[in-house]
Amino acid sequence: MSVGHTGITSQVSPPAPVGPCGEGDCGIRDVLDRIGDRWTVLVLVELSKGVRRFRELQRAIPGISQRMLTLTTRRLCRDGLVERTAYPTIPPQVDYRLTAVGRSLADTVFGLADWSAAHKDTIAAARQRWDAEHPSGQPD
Amino acid sequence: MSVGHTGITSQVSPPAPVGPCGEGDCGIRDVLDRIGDRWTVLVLVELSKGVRRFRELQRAIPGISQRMLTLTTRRLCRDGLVERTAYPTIPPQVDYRLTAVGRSLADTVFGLADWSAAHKDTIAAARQRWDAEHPSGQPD
DNA sequence: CTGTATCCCTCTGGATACTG
DNA sequence: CAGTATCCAGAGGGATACAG
Repeated sequence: MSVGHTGITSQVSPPAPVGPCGEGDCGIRDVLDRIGDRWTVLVLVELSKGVRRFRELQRAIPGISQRMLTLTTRRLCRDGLVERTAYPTIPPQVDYRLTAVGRSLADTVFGLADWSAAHKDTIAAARQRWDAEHPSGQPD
Repeated sequence: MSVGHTGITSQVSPPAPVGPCGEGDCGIRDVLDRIGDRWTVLVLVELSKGVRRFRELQRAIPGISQRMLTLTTRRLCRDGLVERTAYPTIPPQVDYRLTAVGRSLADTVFGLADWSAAHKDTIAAARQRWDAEHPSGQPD
């Protein structure tokens, strides 16, 4: 074989000593499918402060619509992360509280919050630098 | 005041002893906006195993399209989580590797993976139970 | 108060084709 | 190989009205 390329392409991909989890995905996508949406973590965080009623949650989480709060709490209930208690009063009253599993998830999520707090400045700086060096428009 | 309700509604919302972070959101949404999409964590996980070329990443992450891999890696670069090295060879070669900050994020994300592994069965069970008790259709 | 039901719009991301 | 450009479908989620 003669020229045309540098030979670098003949390297395949040798090292690859796998990370903490054996292969590709681990179960990370599972968690993210559960908390990656716009509202779930906010509900989790609010409920980590104590029992909340429907309306209290809505007031505590500024932009959330009635519809999304209903959907979000229901999904959390379905997964056993939140417990719902309805009192047959008039007007009706419904309490939401974290289950043990839900609390453990909330704690894990706070790990992300810690990371965010620790690195948000660094990231903001990197982003500014990148944007300055790439005036060619939008990042997407 | 006479009847009409049970009096329960007069309770406002007394306790609320705030969680780990002072108020509402913390920076959790920041992180989730960064990793909550379909592909970012998968790229992070793959890169946590070592340096990877564009094509290697694509092969390692089954469903990802060329377009999404480009967008995902670029966003990671922009935030300083991934470093891109391009060699002006023919055909071109580009390496991606985690920065120190990127590695710390990957580590944090693995915390989610641990949680997922520890609770996936419990959650699957809760979900099955809920679906059995609510035959009325879809959860959304 | 606690939901449910509709409508509708945006944004993400997949498929495909093309360039250097 | 690495990346860009275009088109397009579907999910997520907001606004609103209605119900128990």
